[in-house]
Amino acid sequence: MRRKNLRKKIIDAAIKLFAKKGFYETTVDDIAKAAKIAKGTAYLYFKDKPSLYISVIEEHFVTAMEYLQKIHKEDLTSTEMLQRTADEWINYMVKFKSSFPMFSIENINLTRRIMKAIKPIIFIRIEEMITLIAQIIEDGIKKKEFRKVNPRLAALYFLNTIRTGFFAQFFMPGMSVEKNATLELFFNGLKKRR
Amino acid sequence: MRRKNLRKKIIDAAIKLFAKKGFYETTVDDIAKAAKIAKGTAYLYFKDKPSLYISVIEEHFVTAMEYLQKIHKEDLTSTEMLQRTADEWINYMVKFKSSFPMFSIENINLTRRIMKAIKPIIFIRIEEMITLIAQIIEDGIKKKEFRKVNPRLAALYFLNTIRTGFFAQFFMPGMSVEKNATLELFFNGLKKRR
Amino acid sequence: MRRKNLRKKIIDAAIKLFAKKGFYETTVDDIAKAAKIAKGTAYLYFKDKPSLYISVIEEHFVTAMEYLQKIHKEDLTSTEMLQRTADEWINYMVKFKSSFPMFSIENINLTRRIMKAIKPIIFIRIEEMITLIAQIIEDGIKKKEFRKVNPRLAALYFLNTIRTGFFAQFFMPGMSVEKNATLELFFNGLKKRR
Amino acid sequence: MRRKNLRKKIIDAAIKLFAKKGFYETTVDDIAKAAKIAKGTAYLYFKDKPSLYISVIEEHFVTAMEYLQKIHKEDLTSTEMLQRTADEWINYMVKFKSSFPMFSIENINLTRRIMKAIKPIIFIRIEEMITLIAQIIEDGIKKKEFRKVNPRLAALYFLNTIRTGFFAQFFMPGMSVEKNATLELFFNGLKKRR
DNA sequence: CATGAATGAGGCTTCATTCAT
DNA sequence: TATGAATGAAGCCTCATTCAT
Repeated sequence: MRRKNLRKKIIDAAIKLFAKKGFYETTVDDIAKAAKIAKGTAYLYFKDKPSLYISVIEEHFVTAMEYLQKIHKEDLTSTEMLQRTADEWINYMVKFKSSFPMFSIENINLTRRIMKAIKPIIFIRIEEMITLIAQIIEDGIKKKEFRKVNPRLAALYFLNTIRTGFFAQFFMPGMSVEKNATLELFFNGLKKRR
Repeated sequence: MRRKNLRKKIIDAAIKLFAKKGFYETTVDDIAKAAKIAKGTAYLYFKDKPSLYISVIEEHFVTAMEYLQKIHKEDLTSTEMLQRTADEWINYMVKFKSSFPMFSIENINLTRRIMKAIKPIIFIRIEEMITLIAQIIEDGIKKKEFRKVNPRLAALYFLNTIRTGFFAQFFMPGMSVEKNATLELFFNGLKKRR
Repeated sequence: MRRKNLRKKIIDAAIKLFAKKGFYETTVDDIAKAAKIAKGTAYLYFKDKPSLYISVIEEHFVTAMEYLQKIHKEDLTSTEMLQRTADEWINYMVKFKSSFPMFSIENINLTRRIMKAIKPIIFIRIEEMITLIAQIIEDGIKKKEFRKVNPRLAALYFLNTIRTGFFAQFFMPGMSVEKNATLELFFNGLKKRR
Repeated sequence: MRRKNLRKKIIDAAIKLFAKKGFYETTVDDIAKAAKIAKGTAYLYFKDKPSLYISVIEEHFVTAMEYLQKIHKEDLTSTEMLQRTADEWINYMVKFKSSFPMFSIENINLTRRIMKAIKPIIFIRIEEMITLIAQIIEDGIKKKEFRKVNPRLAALYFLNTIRTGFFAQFFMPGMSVEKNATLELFFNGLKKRR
């Protein structure tokens, strides 16, 4: 091994590019250049371009899950947990200028050989995330913090809430929106009570 | 009028393919075959592939806006209006097995020559939709149906709620989720009151 | 169809190159240049490089079989028929500076995806040729021109004899060998009679 | 001596692979793996892949020539000598499932950098073999065992006879052909005497 | 207007060869 | 010596776009 952690270097370069330009607009050459390796080197670490893409996504999810699990262990109310999760996550996405891992959901109805390999992996990962968040919500219901709702549906909804928070940057001129306005909607709903 | 017909035929064929396979996996050849025209003909009606894609999205948005405006004119409470909108929309997306127009938002941070052309157009259209929905929400606030929130943010949030409803199909085993469970969350929030 | 018989033009260019340099050393680009077409054009007529190669071989065999069948119909003794066949064939090979179709036999124990497609086709063709020649030999046996031998084996042997005649050019300095010396050996054997 | 060992190990691995898959389908990596050495090591013993290939062929020829010379020294009639030679050789080829050294002749009209290096070496070796066999034949002629024929041509023809024997395996269904049927044809020819 | 054959730039991948350890 | 990670040239193939008919 002449250079070390080349795998990581490649993934790091690839994350940025895939996040910025997507699968098709990112060439293996781009990645190689960004990672300062020769094109062929990428193929020592990854079977092909889709495999590299999958690895990148996996990396993203692993990082995300670590966040979640860490928060999960802290001594917080369920509300605070979701709050913290959303905060960290949005920061992360803003840092990468990409809601990359969320995006992956969209690939759901892409077809053909390439995406077929990617789909099952993403599914599993999103399932994991949903399950973890659903647990937080279930706890919240037990503790009477939350209403009685379908926890898995609420979890999925939560993920989309985060996404909305991210997109708000683009569509709310001036970004005057207080960071937690979206989450406030998530917690309290649109309707006036009573 | 011959002209109009062919243009429509191409767009109709393209909508299905783009919705199913996305921009990159759909070839101009595919579209031409599906529309039963010669490949070259597509270039008589659209400058290039991105232009065709944009036109397809435009078509989608126009259709969507027509829905919205029709609903807007009906004599309904604001809540009912949003309800109706969500219903119709989800039906539409399920029919196409694609949340295509929503998806386009994700392209936000795709770059390079191709997407650069698409971005501003989508922005404008999404702006239009947000504005229209924000109006409904603003009315609702005035009528004390809704709490005092940022109407534009709530509108963006509403769009994402619809999206969640669509994705719930994939992640809620058995699809036992009542159709409006997501919307219920949107209206009433997660938290227990008082 | 802007240009006509492009398929033939490609095959003609490919025959020369494959015959001269073999499958691997001949690039699709070489062929395209020789045929004065764009690289991509070759793929309009042939699925991939192996397919093109197969077509080239087929072409060769078809030509060869036509020779054989024409001769077969003439009013000649069996000996004359074989003589004529050998003559024409060697001329043909010399013209192409290649014993290409014969060569193909050697591919018999090449493996891997590419050659696996080629093998069965060559087998069938060689079988056809052997069958036709075996018939001539069988007739010759009936007419007491030839000894009682296994006709199919003799046919295969005949093919190899032609090959020898061709190679003699390279190994017999001065090419002083009378053209039919090899065939004479084939007919009369090495051994002194009685 | 370590040196000698490794060199031999590489050649032994390479013979099998080249014989089975040919020059292009065999990668240096394949060979290294089969020889249980590092890829780079191969380059300590052989300048490049063609050089290795040449060495492999040389090895083949040397082995073959040793056979021949041993037989040549035995006290046999010329007919028996050729018989023995053919027997041993076909066994050898069957063992390797390849008429590898013979095949090399075909490369005659392969060109380009790689084959240009191989050609002259094969030529010389085949020349040697032809010369040795031609001598046997010349002796046979002197001893009135054989007819008066061009000994070198007969020798080349003999090599091809062996080849035919090898190919008979593939084209003679059931392989019922007695092993020496081909040789019988070589000795006695196709034609009926008188 | 409509066609579809032809083009060729550009992407992915392989693999012989090098070279720091 | 021996290693095997790294290199990058070169090949195959796809597909958006053009243009003669």
